Amino acid sequence: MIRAVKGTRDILPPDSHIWNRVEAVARNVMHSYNYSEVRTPIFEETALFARGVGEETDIVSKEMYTFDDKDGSSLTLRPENTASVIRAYIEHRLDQRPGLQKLYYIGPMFRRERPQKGRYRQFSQIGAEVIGSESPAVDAEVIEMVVEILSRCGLQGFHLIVNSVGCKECRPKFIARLKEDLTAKASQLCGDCQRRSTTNALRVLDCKIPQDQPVIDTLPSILDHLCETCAKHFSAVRTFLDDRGVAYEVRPRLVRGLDYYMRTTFEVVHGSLGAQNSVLGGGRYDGLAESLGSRVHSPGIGFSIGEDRLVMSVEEADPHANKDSIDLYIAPMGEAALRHSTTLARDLRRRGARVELAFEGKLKRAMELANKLNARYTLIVGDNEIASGLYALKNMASGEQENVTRDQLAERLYG
RNA sequence: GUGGGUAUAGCUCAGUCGGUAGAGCGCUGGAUUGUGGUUCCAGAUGUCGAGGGUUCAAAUCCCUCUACCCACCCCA
Repeated sequence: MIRAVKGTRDILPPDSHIWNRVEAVARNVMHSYNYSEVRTPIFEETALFARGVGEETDIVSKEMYTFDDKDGSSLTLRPENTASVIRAYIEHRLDQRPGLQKLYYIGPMFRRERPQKGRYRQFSQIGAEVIGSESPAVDAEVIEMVVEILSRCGLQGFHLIVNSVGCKECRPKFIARLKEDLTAKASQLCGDCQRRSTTNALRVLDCKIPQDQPVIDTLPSILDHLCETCAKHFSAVRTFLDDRGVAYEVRPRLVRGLDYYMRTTFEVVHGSLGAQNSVLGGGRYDGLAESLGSRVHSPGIGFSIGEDRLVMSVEEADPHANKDSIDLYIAPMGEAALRHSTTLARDLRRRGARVELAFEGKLKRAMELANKLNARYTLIVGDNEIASGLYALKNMASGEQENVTRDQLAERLYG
């Protein structure tokens, strides 16, 4: 048997309905904030991600699906979409268009990791980018919007965390300072942290081992080491979030893994997700466009929601969210009735009803199926009905049946 | 890449001391030739993950492999 490859999966009905609903909510909310959809290719030149995401990140150094094209060029299945969106922004000179560029995307990303709960090799992200402003007011609006998407999906009990990771000026100074501290204290930390002390000092701050916390608490906080510009920016972001009534926690230890993040970073966690408890992550990336070759300064901020994880959480919040139903099940009795019913079904469908037509089988069988398909009504069409013009319409919930004309039928369905 | 767990019907799982395969749900048919849900009756579906070994006999014991799940790392 050929199976879906490791880390990929089929989204079947009725689960696919939740996916559709989540996507519809996201599109609606983003539309109301005046975002427009951008669709970039699933694969790009490998160099785009190497330069955009960062050579030293785990994503680039060990998780990319990279292959050689027949002409020898190196291509990569996108592991994330911000670099692609910025590439498109530069390539098509979107900086020349009026106003901010507010773009969103929904689609699959690819990372070759060991799969586990909430982590797949092909996974879907719902993301958005605002390019063309450094204003902290933009940061606040982006964060407000993403929280709105989660709320409108019916998600409850999620937790927003924000931080500032500084800029090219203040972050390296902070990391140097942190490493200094760590060389003295590393021996008191867990094995992982001792290793991180040299390879990825910031991650030590994010360690979850309880025994390490007392030591970690003594380490310096990046928020105390921001340069003046970054500190002012972060303070303004917080003020704007407060104005908007968005609840958040400032967590100086929040570390994001992608190289391009600077200043504002944020994350939303949810308890239902297992070890991968992050349902979305985002942040500001003011230097990214230039590092990808833009001749104009194009600061930006964006986020991406892990759609698989969001769906998982939404399902948990409302296990019946994926229940499907149809408006009308038509059960024709015999050949003439079937022919009569096909045009009837077509007319009802044209007016928007969700209609299923039984092509064969006995009436009893049709009634059973109507019930299993969760039909609101079943319509029985036989010789009597065709002759009289009165159809037998059964309300499946109440069990009541009445004889109706075509117009009355439409009234029941649409009224 | 490293650990741990699991693998028996479409799904969720039981299967004792090694004795040749079970339940619930679902599916199909019937009780009811034009009426679903509840009920009753009947039925179908298994490479017991794969391969090898021990044995008169293996779902069960041993070895190897594979797949999936969870976790580490890291991230959405």
